[in-house]
Amino acid sequence: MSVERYNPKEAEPKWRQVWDERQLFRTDNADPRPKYYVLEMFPYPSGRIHMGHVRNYTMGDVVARYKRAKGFNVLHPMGWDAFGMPAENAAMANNVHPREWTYANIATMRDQLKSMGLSLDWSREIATCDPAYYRHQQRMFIDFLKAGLVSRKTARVNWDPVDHTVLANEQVIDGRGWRSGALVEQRELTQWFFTITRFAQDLESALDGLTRWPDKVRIMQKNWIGRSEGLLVRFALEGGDIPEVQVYTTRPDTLFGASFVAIAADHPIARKAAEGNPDLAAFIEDCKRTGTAQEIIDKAEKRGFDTGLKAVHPFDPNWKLPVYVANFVLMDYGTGAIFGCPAHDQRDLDFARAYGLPVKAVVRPEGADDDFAVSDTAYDGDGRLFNSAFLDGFGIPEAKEEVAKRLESHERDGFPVAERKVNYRLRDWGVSRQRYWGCPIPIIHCESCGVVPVPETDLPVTLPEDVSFDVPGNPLDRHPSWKHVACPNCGKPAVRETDTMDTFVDSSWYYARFTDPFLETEPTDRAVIDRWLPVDQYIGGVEHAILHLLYSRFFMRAMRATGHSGLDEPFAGLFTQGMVVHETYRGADGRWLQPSEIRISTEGGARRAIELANGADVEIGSIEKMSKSKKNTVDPDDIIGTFGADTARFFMLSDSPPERDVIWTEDGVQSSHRFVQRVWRLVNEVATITGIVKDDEAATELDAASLALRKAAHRALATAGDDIERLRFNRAVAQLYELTNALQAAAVGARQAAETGGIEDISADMRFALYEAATILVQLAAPMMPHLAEECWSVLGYTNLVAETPWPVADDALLVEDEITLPVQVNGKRRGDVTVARDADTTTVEAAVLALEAVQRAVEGRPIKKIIVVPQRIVNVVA
RNA sequence: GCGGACGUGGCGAAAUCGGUAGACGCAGCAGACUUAAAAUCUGCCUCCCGUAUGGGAGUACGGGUUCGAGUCCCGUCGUCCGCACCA
Repeated sequence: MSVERYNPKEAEPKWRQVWDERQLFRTDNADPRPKYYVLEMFPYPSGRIHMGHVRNYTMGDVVARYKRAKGFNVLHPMGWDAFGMPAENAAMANNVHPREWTYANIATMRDQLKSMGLSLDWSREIATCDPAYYRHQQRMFIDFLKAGLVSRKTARVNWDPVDHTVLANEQVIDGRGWRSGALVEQRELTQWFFTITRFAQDLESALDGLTRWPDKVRIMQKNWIGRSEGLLVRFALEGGDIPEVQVYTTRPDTLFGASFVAIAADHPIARKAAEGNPDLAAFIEDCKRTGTAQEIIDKAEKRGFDTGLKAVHPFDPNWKLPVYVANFVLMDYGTGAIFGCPAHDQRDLDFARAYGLPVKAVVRPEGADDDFAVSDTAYDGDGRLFNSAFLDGFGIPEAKEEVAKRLESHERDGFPVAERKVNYRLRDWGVSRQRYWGCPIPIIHCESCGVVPVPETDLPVTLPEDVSFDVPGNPLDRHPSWKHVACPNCGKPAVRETDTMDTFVDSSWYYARFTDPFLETEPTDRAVIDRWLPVDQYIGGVEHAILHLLYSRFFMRAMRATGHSGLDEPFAGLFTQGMVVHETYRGADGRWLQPSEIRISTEGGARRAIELANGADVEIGSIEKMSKSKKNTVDPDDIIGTFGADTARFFMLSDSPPERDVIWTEDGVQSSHRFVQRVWRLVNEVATITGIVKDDEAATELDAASLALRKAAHRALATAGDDIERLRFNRAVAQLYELTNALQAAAVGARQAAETGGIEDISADMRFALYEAATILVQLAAPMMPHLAEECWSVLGYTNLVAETPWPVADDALLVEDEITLPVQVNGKRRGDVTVARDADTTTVEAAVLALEAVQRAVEGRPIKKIIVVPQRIVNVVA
């Protein structure tokens, strides 16, 4: 008997249509069952999906299908992060409107995603570039503004003078714009900011409660927020008309090691001091020109310029410190001024050595003597204070406390000399972008009324269609009519804000909108959002560990503050999946070659590649992230077209743990496809042998072989369920293989036994066990290979869909063995094993162990010191 | 520089309460079926000695704790990731 090969090209569209017709994945907000919200990071519509998407969405879909089978009301939506630069770049390059380009890409990618058989509720699809979406974003912007969560201030930005646009730090490469190649300038621009710093403390503290987030991500966020506890100290100034400078320090204990004060180049005192000092002014200009590019900062020498001002030491009016303008002091952290303690800070030490300033150690490690000094490495370790007057002998924390206490209670001009201050590295989130393809900032600038929010009834502020991209700059700004409006307040002519929002804003609340995307009047329905959120399982790339996730956490809090949500945290569970990587190939002339352009053979154990076009040798290079530039990409369409979606999905789950990179290989895909075909053959074989077996045909006393198969099936069921629950898909896959191996062996055995008398000779026991095991196999496979599972399900005679069938329950009685085999060690080396009853007592086990010939041999007649019996685990004989 | 993760067969990996190292898969080898090939099925597959029963070594390296260590502790080396003049 033989069965035709499984044909995914026929079967897959068929089942997708059935799911569609029955609206199986449509989610009802009124469904009373416990909710489960699983979400994968939505894609940017770049044109086509890539293997990274396939991996990401497959993982989410396994969870969604599994939870659905477990009886949850599952929300599993999809949308498009549809605003952004690439659409404008395409517009410039191909003279196509960003909207057309974007929606064409969405259409293509939607079809591609649908061909994967994802169990998504497509009725909730949203695109962030749709006014139906961004009108709510504009509404919230205004609400945030009224709640004091939005501010407008000047900030220094990277300005590309050719493209007329602001660049993010990562878009500045070697001091030049990534697109134009022009030298980037630092410009002061008035920008809109979300005051994320308002929540800095809460964003940090709440990380501890995100127990289902990877530690790695929590640590990264914590470092990004960068909380530090320190002291603001006022130093009186002499030698000019500026009375004092305030510095921020986290090491007030080292105050007696101070040897200078340094201020940032754009510090107001520096500007003031430069007024009568052209050399200083020139130095300051020079500092500002130094790029923000990482490399430049890394290599920059510590440089400074003595202002001539003297700072008075807070504990000694006779001790005067020189005040420098220094290139390594940042204006936007702390107060933009520091006191330098060279002995205990490497930067200060480098600076002191360059300018011949004193280096006085005031903290020494435990046990060091009075000569303790620092040469070219600052000492920032633990220790005790010395050379420090009243602090001598103090530990660092006590010294900090003592300094704070003294300076706090000491007043000058009616104010305390110092004040405790918690500082954060986190900055407010600048959201202004001088671009067209983004959400318009709903603000009108009026000469009389100032900044006026667009009235709610006038929302959305939509983008004009008639724009051109043939000249650099923001099309909104140069549009002939769009920005000119009457002031909503006084009716006089006014202009719209022409900046649009950072696209990170769009993606900071899409997960919230998914809970009720049909609601037109409000961004969210409180009754609905508060029930669906937080997202139970969020899955995406680790590259969003900081910005996207932090912005989303901010947004939830801001939405709560403005009544749009009742929660603080958007994502209860987070999983960051690894990348899809692939070998690289290069021809003799160094050209990158696509996997499809070469053939690999194995000769004498060594792999060798040749170029198909000319038979020339090809160098097999390192394994790297799939990228167009290295041509090591594989198109999901090709794979799905050749092998079907189930094969692609299954391969994405196999082998590598999901958080790690997975190497795409042709052999691996073949292997997955073989498994698809094997399951198909096996299920058909079993169906032929057993026919439909009803549950109540279960025998109470099974023969040994049938019982063993049942046990294997239920063990696989219990383990694989647990694996999926914990997102350990590679282990769940292994369970599937094991069950398939066991079922196949049993089926082959049964058929051989029956060969003499015919299929009807197979015992009822075995028929039952085979049918049950096949049923479980199909159900376990269903979340991973949903189309194949439906096809197999109907072969087994079920008339419903496996996608709407509850997850099977493992029979606990089948998970325990009556007899267990314990490994036996002698002095820690394994010498054999012993099989005993599961509940055998220690004495029985010991006797059985000592009777073993292998144990006797290994003991070699030595006296037995003790026997360690670890129940259910191991026995160790110590001799 | 700071912070974090990780080093297991030819390869991807299992073994996460300290208890049989290498489940499962890939590649490879041998065999069955076939005129032949593909597909499929069966067996072998960490290394060394041995025909074999068996023995020895083995989880980056060096120490330690323990009856017992891939797992815990100390040190070294290596790889990867994040942050980076944040006072």
